[in-house]
Amino acid sequence: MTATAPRTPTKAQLLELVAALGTAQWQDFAAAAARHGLTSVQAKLLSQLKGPVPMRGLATLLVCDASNVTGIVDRLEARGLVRREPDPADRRVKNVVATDEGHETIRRVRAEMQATHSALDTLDEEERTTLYGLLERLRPGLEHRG
Amino acid sequence: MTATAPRTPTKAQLLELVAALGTAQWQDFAAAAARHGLTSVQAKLLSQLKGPVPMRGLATLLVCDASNVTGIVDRLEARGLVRREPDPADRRVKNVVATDEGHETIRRVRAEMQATHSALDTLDEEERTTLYGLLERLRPGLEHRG
DNA sequence: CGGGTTGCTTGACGATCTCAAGCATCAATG
DNA sequence: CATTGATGCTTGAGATCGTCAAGCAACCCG
Repeated sequence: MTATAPRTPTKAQLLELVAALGTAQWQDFAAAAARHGLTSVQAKLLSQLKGPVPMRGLATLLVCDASNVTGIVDRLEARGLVRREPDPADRRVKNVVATDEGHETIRRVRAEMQATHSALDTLDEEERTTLYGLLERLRPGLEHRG
Repeated sequence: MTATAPRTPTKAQLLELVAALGTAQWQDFAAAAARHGLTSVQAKLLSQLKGPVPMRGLATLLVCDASNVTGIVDRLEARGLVRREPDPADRRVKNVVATDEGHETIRRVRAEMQATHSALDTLDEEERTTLYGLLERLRPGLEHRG
């Protein structure tokens, strides 16, 4: 009775575990962001900026109203972490781009998610591959959904 | 070249995937809660109430300030989903308990997380067991952390 | 050019969150 | 018992987040 035989978990148990890990990881992210004076939402927006993204696109990515994005970008811009650039093809559109400092900041936030990193470090290569494969299969079903 | 050979994902890829699923699942939860007129935070608090929990305990569980819990419980109590009860052993303490309606509401919210449910349905028993085992191993490292 | 749509911002309002301050109660001490 | 310090909860101020309604500019189409 030392090694617990791997019973099949109920869907409820699995759901609870996924939820618990999701929030734990979010807390880790929020804490890392806070160390750099960012709220979790600001950091999340920043993490979407691999290239220029129009305001509307950010609203879609963050699953929120466009008017909400205005304020978040305002605060990030006031700190010099992002910039609003006019879109050459459509004068209505403003593309948001991360400044060098913005990129560097979000890079550090990701690097400082210690809890998540050390958790992932407990898995060996094969386990990581297995986990990745399973999570990838879960993704399509969880993709935004209208 | 049809079946993609399972490469070992980088830690960054794995981290990104975990983050993406975490937020997707959170969106699913929030949407289900909204259908019952609850914010995600209210629903999350409600989901912690298997038994009586003091205000202070809720603040710890939600990783937030105690003063924040006051307002959230106020709103839930105004709707009759929770109740504040005096603690027999310590008159400072107020224990929060879910009413029958509260329990029923959160049960429905969980049941209505369609995206999450259908995602989990794509896994067979063995895969679920494997996933559960791996996620459980990730849990200790992600458990609250100071 | 006129009319409908789209992208962004503004303003109003509620919910969340933190911090500082305050009150009541508990626990330990003399 | 009275004092002192810690603990549990609430209140109030102030910032952020989030929605909705309204408005303006620019696009698209006929």
